[in-house]
Amino acid sequence: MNIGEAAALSGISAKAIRYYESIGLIEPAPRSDGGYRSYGDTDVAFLTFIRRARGLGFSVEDVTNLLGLYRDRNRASADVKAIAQAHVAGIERKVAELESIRRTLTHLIENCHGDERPDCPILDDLAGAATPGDARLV
Amino acid sequence: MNIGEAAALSGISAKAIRYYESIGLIEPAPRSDGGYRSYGDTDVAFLTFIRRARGLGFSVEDVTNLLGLYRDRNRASADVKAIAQAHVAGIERKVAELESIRRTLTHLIENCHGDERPDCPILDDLAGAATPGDARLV
DNA sequence: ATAATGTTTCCAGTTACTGGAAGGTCAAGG
DNA sequence: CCTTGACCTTCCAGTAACTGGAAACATTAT
Repeated sequence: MNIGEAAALSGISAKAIRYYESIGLIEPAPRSDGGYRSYGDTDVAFLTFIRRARGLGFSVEDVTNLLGLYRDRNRASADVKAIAQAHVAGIERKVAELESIRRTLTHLIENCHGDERPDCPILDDLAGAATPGDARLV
Repeated sequence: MNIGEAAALSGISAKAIRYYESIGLIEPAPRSDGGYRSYGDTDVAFLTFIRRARGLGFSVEDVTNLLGLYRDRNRASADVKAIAQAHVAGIERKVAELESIRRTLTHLIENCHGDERPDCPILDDLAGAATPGDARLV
């Protein structure tokens, strides 16, 4: 099948498939007489694997390693697990950071009139001024 | 003062200050005879505002708008609040997405032996196979 | 034959900067 | 006066992971 069909079946755009080939994430596809890339079911399976891994937020570098393990019949599941655990740790750091920001902003928003008047604790905080009667939020 | 001192006082790198000038986030600084950018306390205050806004995850585009409101004595606090609320909404979407991924991965990790054996529910899931005795996790 | 669709490669743009190169400026020391 | 070193200047590249678009070729349908 051509790249368009492989794209539709795998859920990865044709552009992205070419990109993955260009960076070496997938093998260069064999070409037809006219120069079109040609894919089989196995290729679609790999592409689907990639889509799902990317959908879980794994970096392309992680996916490279996961694909390597997927192909390796002698892999140790410990190696897969380690990649996933490191990824989860990164996600947890990110969530903690976002939650901290969310709490700060939510607090500032609650104290902002949100009307036509100009005074605003959000701007006060950004400007570095202490919100009156309130500990500095950072 | 020169850019280095403004950078140290504001907590923004000299590189970033030049970048902010290049994209129009801040006004071009006046130059000394030798061509050095020259900053005053007001400039440092603006830079500090930018650093704090960026630290709360506001995009540079948001910061442009926040700075505009900060400068505008006739602003409506409602406009500031709206920007902050939209940002919080985006953060909440992101957190929800990350939490969903975290739950999926944590579940898969718990069911992975993590030893020298090759079978691994994480790879099974990525490959699209149902984890034995377990509903498909996505 | 021609039109429509699919595919090819290549370049640019996205976000928000950072790193580095090549070269000018400035203050202090010899 | 000259040099050294710290600081500054501009400009180009690179980052992550693609997407959009242009120009041209291939294939299929009418």
